[in-house]
Amino acid sequence: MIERQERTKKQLLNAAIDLFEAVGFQKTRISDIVARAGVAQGTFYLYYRSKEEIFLDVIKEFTTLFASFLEDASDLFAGDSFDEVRRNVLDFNHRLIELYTANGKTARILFREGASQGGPFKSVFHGIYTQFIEIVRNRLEQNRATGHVTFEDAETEASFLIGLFDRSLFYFMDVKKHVDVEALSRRMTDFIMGGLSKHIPKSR
Amino acid sequence: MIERQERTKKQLLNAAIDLFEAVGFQKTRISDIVARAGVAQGTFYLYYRSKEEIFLDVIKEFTTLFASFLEDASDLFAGDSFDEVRRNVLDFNHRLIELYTANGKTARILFREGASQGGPFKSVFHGIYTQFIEIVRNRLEQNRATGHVTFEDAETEASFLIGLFDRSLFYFMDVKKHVDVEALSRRMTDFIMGGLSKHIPKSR
DNA sequence: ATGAAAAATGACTGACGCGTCATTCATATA
DNA sequence: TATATGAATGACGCGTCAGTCATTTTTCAT
Repeated sequence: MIERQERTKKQLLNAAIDLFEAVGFQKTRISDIVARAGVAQGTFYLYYRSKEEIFLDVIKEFTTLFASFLEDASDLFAGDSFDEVRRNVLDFNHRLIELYTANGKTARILFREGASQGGPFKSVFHGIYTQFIEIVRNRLEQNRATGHVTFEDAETEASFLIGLFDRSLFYFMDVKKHVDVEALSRRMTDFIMGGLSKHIPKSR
Repeated sequence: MIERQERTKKQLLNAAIDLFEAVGFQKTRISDIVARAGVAQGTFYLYYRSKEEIFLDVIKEFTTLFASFLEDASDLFAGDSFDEVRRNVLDFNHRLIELYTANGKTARILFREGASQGGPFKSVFHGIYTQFIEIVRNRLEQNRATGHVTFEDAETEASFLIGLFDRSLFYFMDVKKHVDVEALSRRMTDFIMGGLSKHIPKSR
């Protein structure tokens, strides 16, 4: 019965997601996963060889989506006018926030565990992190000539941006328990385009 | 001999700092700490009751310094002119970066472990994190009337700022292995005051 | 020099959690 | 109803590591 296998595997995966998110990778025991999935200890090993392996399965979907999101970001900072540049930044922010919120648990698992030192996912996290920096840096440099954005060294500004995205999203998801996608993407855009200055026109 | 005790305790503490920073709290075993400190297993328990206890000792100095730094930040965003506001922001950034770099290892330990889910320090981290947000939010609101900074809701902008500080500092400390305090504080200030816009005058 | 107090030692213990495997159970097919 | 298949079970073995404690070493006052 192939459907039974699929059901069991999904139960294990969902249990792992819940537990990794709630108590973290390190503290989650295989015995916790199987207990929550409602299967026996041995059953786990019919589907995964280790905790590391189920972790990689947990984050696989999100990392794939994230990678293709980055590949889609060719318009970031592009535009013939300040307004067009801003619209593209807004669009980027909006899609990024939607991606995060639509995958809240796995996004949190990946970024939380990736930042810390213990896990087996250090390299996975590092990979997508540097990919992000690289894309932002690249888009900044590509569009420097338009004169609508200015910066000294794109890598530094890219690190500012990723920090801004990352921490503020988790602040709203973790502390506020709710993200208003429209409002947050608009205000991120305003901040990126003009900082705290009142001299730059705001969106809308 | 009181000095011998002090020396032993310092050896344990330094070993713990090195190991927490290099491999993380979870992966560090007490046996590793005592091996690196050059003392026996039992000696550890003469000074600390658990790994949690030595961790709290490791981060104590930095958290104390951080708390008093925040209490000193009364000038943040204050000023009668755009330039004065900017100078105060620059000063804040400069001091913050110096604090981080002067306490590189413990700062990294605290922020890395604090963000992840496993540790016993979740509450310590959460405490200083919310304190930071609160100070920035408060300073923004206090100085809204000057008209030199503008924002919708100070808490959101505060979360942008802490993200910007946090991730970019660790990017330079971890990836670049070096932080140019002058340059980074100046560019952070530029970004905070004017984003990527070319319309806002830059520092210096 | 001496011995009592303090400090350090490291072998030992027990708990815990991963992964295995001999066995049971459910379902499909004859 | 009987048989075959393979999914699921859960007790157990084994390694790891935190924490203990009887013993040894060091310190220092007399």
